[in-house]
Amino acid sequence: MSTLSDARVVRTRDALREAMTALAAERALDAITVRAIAARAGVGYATFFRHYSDKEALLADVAGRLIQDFLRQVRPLLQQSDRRAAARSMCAFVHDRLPLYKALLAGGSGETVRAEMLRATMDTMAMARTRPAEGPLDDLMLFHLVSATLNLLSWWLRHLDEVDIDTMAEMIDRAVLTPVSALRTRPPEGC
Amino acid sequence: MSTLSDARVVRTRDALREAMTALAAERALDAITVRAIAARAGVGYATFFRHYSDKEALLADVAGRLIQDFLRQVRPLLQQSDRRAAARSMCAFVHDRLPLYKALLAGGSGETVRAEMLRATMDTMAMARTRPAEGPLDDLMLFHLVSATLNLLSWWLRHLDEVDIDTMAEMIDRAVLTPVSALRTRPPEGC
Amino acid sequence: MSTLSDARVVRTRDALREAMTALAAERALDAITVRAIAARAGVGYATFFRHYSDKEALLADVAGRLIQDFLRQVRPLLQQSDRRAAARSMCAFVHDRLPLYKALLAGGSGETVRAEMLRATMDTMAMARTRPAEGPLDDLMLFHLVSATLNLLSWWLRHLDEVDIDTMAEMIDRAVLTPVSALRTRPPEGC
Amino acid sequence: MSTLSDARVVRTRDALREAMTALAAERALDAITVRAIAARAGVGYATFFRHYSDKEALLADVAGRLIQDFLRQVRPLLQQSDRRAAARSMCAFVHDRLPLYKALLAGGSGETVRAEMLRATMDTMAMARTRPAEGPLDDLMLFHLVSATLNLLSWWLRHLDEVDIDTMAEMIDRAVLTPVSALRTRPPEGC
DNA sequence: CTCTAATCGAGACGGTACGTCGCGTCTTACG
DNA sequence: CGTAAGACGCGACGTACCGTCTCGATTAGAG
Repeated sequence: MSTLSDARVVRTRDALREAMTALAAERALDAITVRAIAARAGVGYATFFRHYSDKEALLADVAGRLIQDFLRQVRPLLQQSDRRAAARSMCAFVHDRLPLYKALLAGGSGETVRAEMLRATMDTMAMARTRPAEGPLDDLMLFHLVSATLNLLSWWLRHLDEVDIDTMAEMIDRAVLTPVSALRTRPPEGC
Repeated sequence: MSTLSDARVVRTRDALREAMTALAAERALDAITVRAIAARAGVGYATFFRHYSDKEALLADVAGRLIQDFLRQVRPLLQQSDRRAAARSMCAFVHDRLPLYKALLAGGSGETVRAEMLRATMDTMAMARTRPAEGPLDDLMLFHLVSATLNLLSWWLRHLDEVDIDTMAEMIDRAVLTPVSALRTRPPEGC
Repeated sequence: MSTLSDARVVRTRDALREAMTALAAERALDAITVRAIAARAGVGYATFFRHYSDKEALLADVAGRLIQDFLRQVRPLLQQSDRRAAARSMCAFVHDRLPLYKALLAGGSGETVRAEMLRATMDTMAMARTRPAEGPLDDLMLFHLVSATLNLLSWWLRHLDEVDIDTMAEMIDRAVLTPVSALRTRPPEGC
Repeated sequence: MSTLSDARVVRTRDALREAMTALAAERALDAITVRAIAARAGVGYATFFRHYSDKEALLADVAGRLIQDFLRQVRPLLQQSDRRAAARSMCAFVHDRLPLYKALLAGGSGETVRAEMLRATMDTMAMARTRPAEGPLDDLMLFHLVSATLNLLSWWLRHLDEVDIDTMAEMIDRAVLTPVSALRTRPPEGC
């Protein structure tokens, strides 16, 4: 832990995270070399490995911070009954952090980050359920809710100049949140 | 053209495609080596490159055939008004070709195939539109329609023993098709 | 073995051996990098490892060939009773292959080659003994005979312009061969 | 100068020298890492460099002390006419400091130390010559005298339990000292 | 017996070489 | 004489060690 308070360590890790964010916006994860990250961060090649075992680990760190931040914000919204307002808040939250989210969700490595975000968000929401899952359909709906929402957000991040926040929130609400809510109230009899 | 009718060429390409399908079910595309493909296909290493420029090209070929087949089936369904029946037909179609779809959509390389499938399907459906796109929201809804449907299908392929065809079709209908249809009828005023 | 007859393999290995010989003449083995060897041989870096596991292995190969050649020549000389002639023949043999011997015995990596040559020559001569070793002194004398001879030869290779073959042969005879012979005839009583 | 009397400095250097001696007994110099030396000495890594510029410098220091000590003892012996007694004294001297000499001359890094010892001893003896060198053969004989003696000593240090001091002294006398002396009295006419 | 400056440990850092692996090209030996 | 086998150049990987450096925390010895 002395290591975490060392100014050099902090500086290096920040530089690496920032470099990764920049590169992730440009290209897919496997087109990003550790050498490129180190160069971009202005850091020695071997130094990279003193902080992260992989570029995957670095991206996981970067994405993890994003996701934690996101979940802290989004989780309370889910409990509230006004879905439209929840969608609006979420969009606004993302909009306030545009550069970061654009880089990580809509950039070249978005696929990877989105997958991790899907996993983490599903975990969080599964644990936040008021009642335990009653069957596979609960899982399916949760999966659909989260993945569709994330997909819509990523799409939006790639088309920011075409759709404004309110429209986007309405779309998310009407295309995902409300239908899922309806399904939850009156699930199919099968299964 | 002599090349395409040459029995050896046909045999080799079939073997390569099958090997790729098998490997794609097991791991992500960048964890698949050309050597592994060639070995699995029982073909010389250099021979691979006489038929495909990369492993990406091979996967594109494999996925392309799947997608063409899929689109040929699914496209007519979209015009019909009975969405539930359309969803049912689509699920049945996939269910009839389980091994292939499980490998390519739900396997380790599913991400890659899904992305390509999303792109191709969106192209096809955009061209099949009765009226031209009237704004970014049409694109957004198309994107949501296709990506959410594919996501639900992939989820299903990973949970086949938990959810039957009819339930799945109902879910797709109620979670995606019908909401999108409603949105199309009464789009948001914004934008 | 198909690999050994492949023209490319032969060419590459020859180039590597020659590069190693050249570099061994210039500097000590641990100041020689595999990269330098590969560059000098006009060969890709990774290619080196397709033929030798180490630079040590390469030097061992190079030295091994030299030593085998040397022993084939020198071994018969040892049986003969005319020590002066034997020394003369040995010096002449080395003199006929000056560039190679100078590089490997008197060059920067001479230490390494000499050690290997000492080992191999002692093994050969131990097996060629007319009677088995009768005690540690036999080993000691053999060690002295071989190491002193090799040392004198290496010295000579570094001072070729100062001492001619005949003088050198006389020195080896009078400083090493004859004294050892005398010791063998009348060993110390101790031990 | 304050630096040399500082108790910590003295302690650290002693520890480093001892660590180097111990490691030199075990493996070759280039298999010894500075980190290993520091760890063995119970000293911080960077501290090493505050006292020696490299591991070579440390070994040079360690070996230098050994050599100075050795030469102080051996040099007077060379003047005396009783060669057997001189050899006996030298062996006894080494035998009295067995652990140190075994580590440095017969250990894994013996090669390096021997080379330095050869150089230093030759220098000393060249300067101690009663008459100046009269030709290359004087150099050659000096080289042979010193290197062969050192080689025999190293051999002995690896076979201490097989050969006693007196026998060893006799061997050195009869195999090296006396033949060289004879050569000096009646050199070859050549050259 | 304190104060102050040097020395210490710990270890991060930029480099560089290592040996491995996969790519895509190009040569070769064999059937 | 065409094709499979596989050698090759390339370049990224992750590891190890080098020698420099920046930290605080002792700690010795001068005042």
